[in-house]
Amino acid sequence: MMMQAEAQFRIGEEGLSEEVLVQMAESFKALSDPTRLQILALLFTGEHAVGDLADHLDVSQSAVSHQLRILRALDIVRYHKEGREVYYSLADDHVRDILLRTLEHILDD
Amino acid sequence: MMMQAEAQFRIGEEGLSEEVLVQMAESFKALSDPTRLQILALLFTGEHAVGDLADHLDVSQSAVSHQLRILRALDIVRYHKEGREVYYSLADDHVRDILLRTLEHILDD
DNA sequence: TGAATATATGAACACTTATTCATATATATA
DNA sequence: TATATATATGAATAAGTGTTCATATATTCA
Repeated sequence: MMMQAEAQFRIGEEGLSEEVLVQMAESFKALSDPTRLQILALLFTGEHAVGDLADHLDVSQSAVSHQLRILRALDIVRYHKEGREVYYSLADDHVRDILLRTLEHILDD
Repeated sequence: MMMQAEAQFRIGEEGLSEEVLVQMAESFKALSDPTRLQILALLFTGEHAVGDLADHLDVSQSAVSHQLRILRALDIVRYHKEGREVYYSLADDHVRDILLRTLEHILDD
């Protein structure tokens, strides 16, 4: 059975619309930084507050917030507030799948 | 059954090693440009020579070669020469999967 | 061999990005 | 209310990126 996405990939002589390609590029760009990937690796095991993330990384809390903003904008992470803390988690299973496939791709040497 | 990659994602308190995260980031970076994605969308339907790719894109042949070099370096595309033409194609199914998952992610709005 | 064609490469440049620092906003607590 | 804590934001800056232009390399064919 052909998935919707696979069907879409074949639409049109030039392939996907410029708009969709730009959106895909933006999503991949959001995953293309080691700091953001480290954040996602931490979130892979469950939700974490911003400060907790910052404690596990080598960058400032400010940098973590900036990166979370990027991940948020692309629906890669969700968040909810509890008191003055903000807990982040992975947005959906697509994100999990994409991370795992890419890890497999890396490990296949 | 837990995949190897999934198991790997949980290894260690800090998650994945810095080296693996950097490699993943490089792979995603290779996918994070509209021109390169358009190349991959064309290759999704089968192999294409460099000039053929350039004819379908809005950038110079030089730019296409530069981008193919990046995709080659990360094992995202394969190639073989036939006479003076060089035919490129997608390297493996991980690449197909990653592209499709991301497209699904985009289309889920 | 010489000309034409296909692809690759290096330099230069405009544009983008990840970080820190300083500070703002929001919430809890004494 | 005043203070402390958690997070977010804007400005500045150093480093990285995608493109074109010019040119090199490789292959075919007259």
